[in-house]
Parts: sequence; C-alpha cells; structure tokens
Amino acid sequence: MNEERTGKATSEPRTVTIKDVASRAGVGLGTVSRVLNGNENVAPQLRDQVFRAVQELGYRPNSVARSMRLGKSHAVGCLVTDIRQPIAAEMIAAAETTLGRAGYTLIVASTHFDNRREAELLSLMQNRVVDGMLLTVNRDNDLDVTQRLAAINLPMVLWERNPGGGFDTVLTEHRHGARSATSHLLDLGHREIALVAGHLDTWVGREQKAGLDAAFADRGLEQAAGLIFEVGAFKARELEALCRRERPITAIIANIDEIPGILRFCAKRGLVLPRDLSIVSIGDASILEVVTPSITAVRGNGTKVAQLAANLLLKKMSDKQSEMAPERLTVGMQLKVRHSTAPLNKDGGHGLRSQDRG
Amino acid sequence: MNEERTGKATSEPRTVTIKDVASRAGVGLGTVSRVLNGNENVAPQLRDQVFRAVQELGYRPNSVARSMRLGKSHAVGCLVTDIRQPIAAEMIAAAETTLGRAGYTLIVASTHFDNRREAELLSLMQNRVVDGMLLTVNRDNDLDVTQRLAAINLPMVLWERNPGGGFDTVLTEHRHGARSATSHLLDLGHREIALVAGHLDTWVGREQKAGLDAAFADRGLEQAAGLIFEVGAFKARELEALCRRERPITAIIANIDEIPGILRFCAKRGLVLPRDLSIVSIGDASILEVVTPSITAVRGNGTKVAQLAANLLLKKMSDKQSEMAPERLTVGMQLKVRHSTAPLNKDGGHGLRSQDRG
DNA sequence: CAAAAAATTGGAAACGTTTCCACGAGGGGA
DNA sequence: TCCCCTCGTGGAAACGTTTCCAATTTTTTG
Repeated sequence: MNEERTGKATSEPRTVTIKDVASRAGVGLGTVSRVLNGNENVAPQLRDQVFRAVQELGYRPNSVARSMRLGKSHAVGCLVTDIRQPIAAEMIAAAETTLGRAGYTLIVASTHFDNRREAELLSLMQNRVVDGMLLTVNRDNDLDVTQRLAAINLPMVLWERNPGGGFDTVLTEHRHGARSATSHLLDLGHREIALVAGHLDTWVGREQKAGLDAAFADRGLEQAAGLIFEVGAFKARELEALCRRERPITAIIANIDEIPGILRFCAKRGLVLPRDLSIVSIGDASILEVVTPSITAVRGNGTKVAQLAANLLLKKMSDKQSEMAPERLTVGMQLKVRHSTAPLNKDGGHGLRSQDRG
Repeated sequence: MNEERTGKATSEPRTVTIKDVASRAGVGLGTVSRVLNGNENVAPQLRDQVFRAVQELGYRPNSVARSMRLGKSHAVGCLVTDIRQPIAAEMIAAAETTLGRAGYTLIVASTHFDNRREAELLSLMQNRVVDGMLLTVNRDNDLDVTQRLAAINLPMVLWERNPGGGFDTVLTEHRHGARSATSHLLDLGHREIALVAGHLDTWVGREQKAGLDAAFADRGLEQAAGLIFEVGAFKARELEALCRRERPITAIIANIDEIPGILRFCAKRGLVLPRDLSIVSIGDASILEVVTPSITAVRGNGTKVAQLAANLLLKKMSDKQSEMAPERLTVGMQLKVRHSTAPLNKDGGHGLRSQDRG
C-alpha cells in the first residue's frame, strides 16, 4: 500500500483497464461494460460501484481496442489538395462541425498535388483507419484514379471533383460562375479576356473553361486562343506576354490565389485598375470588398458544400449497405460586381504599351 | 468455386486477415507477420509465397489491430482554435509535412474557442488515439487548464501558448513584434495608438500588450487608457468610439483578421489612409503588399514554428521517457514598413470629426 | 407454494495483429 | 557417430474491448 502511495517501486504505471475496474468494483467485466455504455439493465448499486471505481482508478476507455472490437473507428478521412487555401480550410471547418456533432473525428491530410502522396494517403486510410472519406483528389479525369476510387470499399463523398460514373459528389457551379463573370465582361465591351482556371484535369478547371466558352458562344462571339491558363502555371512572365500580344488583354478572370500576383504586376507596370485592366476573382474574401478599387468576384459557399457533403456521408455511413443510388448535389455561385471591372477603355491605350515605348 | 467467382452466394465479403494469407501461402502466422514487417530471417521462397498470397487475396493490414497490439497509433493530435485562420492552416500544413515524413498521421481539430469542446477533444485524444499532441489551447493563464494539461500523460508541445511551468513550447516573438510596430508609430509622432490584440488570456495577447507597453516605456511616454481590445470584441462600434474620443486615435495596430473590417469602416467614413489613420497589421499576407496603400505589417513565420514544434514532438515521442528538461523555442517577427503608416498629420483634422459636423 | 418466466450477472470468445517460446532440422566440432 | 548449437518456423498468448450465452436470482403466475 505504501509503495502504491509513493508510486516509486512500480517500474511501469500499467494502464488501467476495464478488468481493473471490474475487480475494484467487485463486479464482472460485462457489468462494467454495460454501465460504461449506458445499458439500462444494471442494478443501481452496482452502477454506482462501477462509477466509483472508474473515478478512483482514473480509468480511461481505450478507443483503439473499442474500434477493433466494433470494427468502426468513428473517424472520417478528409483529403484536400492544400489546407492553406482558405476555401479548403472553410470546408474542413464546416465538415468538422457537422461530423463532430455526429460523434465523428476528422482526419485531415493534404496531398499538395503530389499523386504519390495521394495514393499513400488513400491506402493508409483504407486500412480500416476511417469509416468514410471526404475527398478532393488531385485529378478526376484519369482512368487510373477513377479505378482506384471505385475500388475503395468505404462510404465516400467527393467534393469539387466529378470523375463521372457512380460517385457521390457535391459540387460548386463553377460553370455558371465563370459564365456570369465572362458575360459581365463581354457586356462591358471586353473581348480579349484571359482566364486563370483551376487545373484542367479537375472538374473545377474544366467547368470554368466551359463557362467562359459558353458566355462567348451565347453571343456568337469567337474567343482568341491561348488565353486560358492553370493556377500555378501563371506567373508574371505569362501575364506580361498577355499584355504584349498584338491585341493585349483588357480583362482577366483569375482564381483568388492569383489576385495578389496580378495586382503586384499591375502596380509595377503602372497599370491602373480598372482603366487599363478589368479583374474578376474566382472566389471571394472580405478583403476584396474593401481594397481600392474593390474587386469583382464570383462567390461560392464552401461551408454549404461541406455541410452537404458531410451529411451525405453520414447518411451513407449509417445506411447498412443499402446501396442507394449515387447523389450529385450542387451549390450555386454568385457574381459580386464591384469596382475592378469597368467598360472597355476604347481610346485610352494600354498602359503597358505606352510605358513600354518610353 | 463457382460461387466464389460470382461472389453472389456469400452474404458477407469477410475481411481478409493475416490468417487467410498464412493458409493460402501454406505457412504459419508468425512467418507472414515477419515477412510483412521486413524481418530478415525468412527463407526467400516462403517470402515469395507470402507476397503472392497477399497479392492474390488483396490483403490489407488492419492498422487498428496493429495499434492495439503495439500500443502506438502513429497519429498525432493537433488542436487549434480555428483552422480558418490562415496562420493556423500554414502551421498545420507544415506540421503535417514534417510529421508525415516520420510516418505520423495528423488528426486536426478546432475548438472554435469553446472550452467545453476543447475539454472533449483533449479527452478524446487521450484515450490512446494519438501518440502525441500539438496544442494551441484556448486559454493558458487559467489554473484549471494548466492542471488539465499537466495531467496529460502524453508527449505534448504547445505552440503559441505558454502557461509557464514545465511545458514544451514553441513561440513567436509577439512582444518584439508589437514593440517594433509601436516604436515605428511613435517615431512617426503618433501617440493615440489603439491595439487590437489576441485574447488577453493567451500568451499571444499578453505579449502583444506588453510589447506596446514596452515601446511607450522605452521613451518615457505614458499611454492613454482604454485603447486595448481583443479580437472578436472589436467591431465598427468600438472603432467609431475610438474616433469620437476627445483625442481621437491616429493609429491602430490590429490582428490581420480585423484589417478588412477596419478598411471598410474607413471607406464608409471617408477616412483616407494613411493621412487620417495609420494602420499596422499583426500578421502578413501577400495581398497586404499589393493593395493601395500597401499595409505595414509585422510578419511571423508559422511554418518555422510548426517545424520546430513537430521536430520537438518527434524527439519527445522517440525518447523513451528520458524526461528531458522542457524546451522553449522562439521564432522572430519582422516589421515590414509599407504605405499605410505615415507621419502624424498635425494640422489636418480627423476625417471623422469634420465630416461628423456636416 | 411450486413452477415458469423474466431479469440480472459473470465470464468466455472474438476482433487482427505482434511477440515470444518451443520445437525440429541442419551443421559443425569433438 | 554423437552432441550441441544455431537458425528458421509455427502457433499460443496477449493487447482491451463488446457481445453472447449460460447460470443464477428475482418476479410472476397458476
């Protein structure tokens, strides 16, 4: 007893298990388990004894053992390309809240667009670490990826990706977003419009491109070639080339991540917004509303996407293999017209060109 | 055999275990385990047979069972207040990369400043779900929290929190940051300087306040009372009151999250930056460099904080209870002077006041 | 009051892995 | 030739739960 008080002689502080609780409380293992799981059919006196023993021994349930016995981990894997994108963080936060309420823990992992890492993470999660998955894969137009996803034997919802076929998906209407942004610019007289879209081997990028195309097609206009770029592959170099074309661009629609780079370029080159260049951001943030000039944006709703996806996943995880038909949910986008877009400046030359001759 | 091919009659696709592999390969359980874990002492022929059986059966190791047997989960819990803060996302991404290289999975959870949720999450993670923790607790000046942390029997590193006592911590030098921002403003002639700091029951907020105090004290100046606020408790209302004081503020140092709100207020009231108000952001982002006027900021390095914290945690997790003395690492901050701060405008009245009389 | 039914309880079995121990075969030394 | 040592292998035990079944007690019914 004395040794126990000082806790010195004991080499290892052996972890307290349900068995220790049982013997301390003078009951059987089954009874302890029943008490701990709120089963009603236990005599009040025994229940109290168990609780007291738990208290005294500082017992903590071992949820790994629990998971193993139940075959459920009560965890959901969440794969994103980069958690540092504000939209990704927003989605993760919302998913965490929704799933947390249902008793699930979120395991977040970023692929950073590395396909090998993505494969590793998918494999890791499949080793019965999670009960379901929320996925934004790197690419969704690759047969290899599609097959690998199809082989996953777990409830699974894709968000912002759409490989086609029998997957559950929650999608933002990027086509509509890009289309309305383009229409807005066409209405203002712009014709040389560049687009910096998401990766073209993701649904997001493809839809954005399709939206641009649709807006031109709506008006029977033909768009110039070579004005479509992917995020990441668009730097000052590319932007400069766009301004040096025979017919320089007068407007640009770009992912929000690219906006700082574009503004920096404009400042350096003395381009004045929106006189020399109109800008639309794909994705919104409060800072865009308050800068000078404020920046026109198409706004999605990542929180809503995440909530829909999380709830869909919960449904799939609870339905015992009922094999519901795959669902496809969409969330709208809205054009917020601000002051970075203006009618085409017909007579005024392009800022870069005039300066360039100096 | 036919049933097996169609896979129809079998009601349940029983999961493939190591036992199945063993019998298929015609070897014992121990041998399979040894092969799978890269143990050398296995005959090459048996090794091949095992690999072939694994392939044919599509065996996947059950890492929950593995965790249970080994008593290690190879997961690290990461608690933040809000994953949507870009600095938090940056830290998480860096920690994930560093820990991932060492074979650990990150389990991220946000408390959203809810103390009950924090307690739940800490408790959950302690149930042997993780091997170590990276923590940003809601408050670190509360005896209750400190005790609860001390009771956690797991390797653990706090980042951006410092309860004092024997905890391992990695900290950004917020005192230095706030001090240099304040000095900068004092040099420009400002005296009525407001501060919107982190929560004052976190180390971050307290250090920021201390930095402001220090800058005033350095010069033997006395600062006005009532100019210090906490993020979250600072809205347009408070800002307006600051501008209506007998001696209106001429400068403000604020957490980056508050910058959009402040700019919106200025725009609405016709305050021109930096003529009517100088602004310093605590925390930097590329957008701050390119807006007009560009915004002076003190910049930390979340990536470095996270890397240091992750490596420290790895060290603690590998050292078998060697009880190293707690470490305390710090990462610097740097003032980036831009165009949102300018010398005090002596004669020009305060924008709000003149307009207010109209 | 006896018997049947219902309620409560204890503990074995099982979840899938790793580790440890024992056994047998093969090889080398006396 | 015999013995001892080494090496490779198979399988039991253990990790901490939950669940199921059988045993016991209590309650109800005839």
